[in-house]
Amino acid sequence: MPSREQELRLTPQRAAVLAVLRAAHDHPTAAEVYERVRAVAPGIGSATVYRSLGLLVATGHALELNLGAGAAARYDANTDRHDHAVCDRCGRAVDIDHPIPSGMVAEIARDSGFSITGYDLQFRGLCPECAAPAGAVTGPSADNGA
Amino acid sequence: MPSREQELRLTPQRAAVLAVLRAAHDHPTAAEVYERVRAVAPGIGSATVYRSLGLLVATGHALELNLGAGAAARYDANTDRHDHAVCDRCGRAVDIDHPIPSGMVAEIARDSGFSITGYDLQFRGLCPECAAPAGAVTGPSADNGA
DNA sequence: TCGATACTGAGACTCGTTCTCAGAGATGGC
DNA sequence: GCCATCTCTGAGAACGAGTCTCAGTATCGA
Repeated sequence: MPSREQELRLTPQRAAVLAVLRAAHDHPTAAEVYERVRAVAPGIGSATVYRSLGLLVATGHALELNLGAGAAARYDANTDRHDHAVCDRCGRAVDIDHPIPSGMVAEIARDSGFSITGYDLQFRGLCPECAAPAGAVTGPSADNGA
Repeated sequence: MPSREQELRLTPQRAAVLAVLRAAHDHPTAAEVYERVRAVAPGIGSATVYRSLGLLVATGHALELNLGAGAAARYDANTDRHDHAVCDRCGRAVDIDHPIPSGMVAEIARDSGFSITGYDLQFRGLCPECAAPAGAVTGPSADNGA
């Protein structure tokens, strides 16, 4: 990522935020990133963490996810194009690597008139751990996700 | 929707909220719904509007959309399964009626182990009005929407 | 070295939303 | 019809997430 790095000065604080993000595989919220960064750099302020996260997202070093209305934004250092499945019960989010067919995107762009530059796709349901005791139905109904 | 209506008492305030939502085709935020409802029922409080919106969503009379992290929740009286395309510039959201193939959902459920009950799909880009002057590229790259 | 610029932490602030509480109105049993 | 109970309401306080402001500090380039 050297071509993108020139856009921001890599201060110790920003490096710490990026390191925390890269070490995390659980899509932490900004508050969680703040907590973890404080363990490494105790003097850091929340504004700095928010600013750094914003910068990392803007420069393509991280992705910002919003998993559900009202929920805090979550961050992901995996910047490759991917989607997420979010557990309705425990809130856990896992990565999904199943891009939707580009032909479908083109069709939607044509029908809506939008110049589509990307999309956010989130599957909702129960993770294997939460589904197991209740014996939830596995059949995908894909109903009413809009 | 009589089968669902029995779950909530249809007070004048709730009826006003539902009427505003049904009359709107622009996916208003809670604050916008509040403003419009006040034009009809001036004495109504914001807590009542938020409560009513929550109830309407819970009973399936409305859908809650979160179009982008940090943005206020938006509401939609069209409860049929559909997705949205959101303009990055003006924030306008339009309905998209292009469900993703159920085979793909089944495949993702199998691969991830999740019991998938639904999904949220949002396309991002520029609406025809915003794209026109700038002459934006129409080719869908579908990059990095996660 | 020095001035300009970028960055920092602290904390006040905004915004969207939820919670609390007392009062009002609806409901149901008698 | 009366009354106890329940549900709903409006007002406003409180909350969490995120942003803004500001003065101090670090870094960069000349």
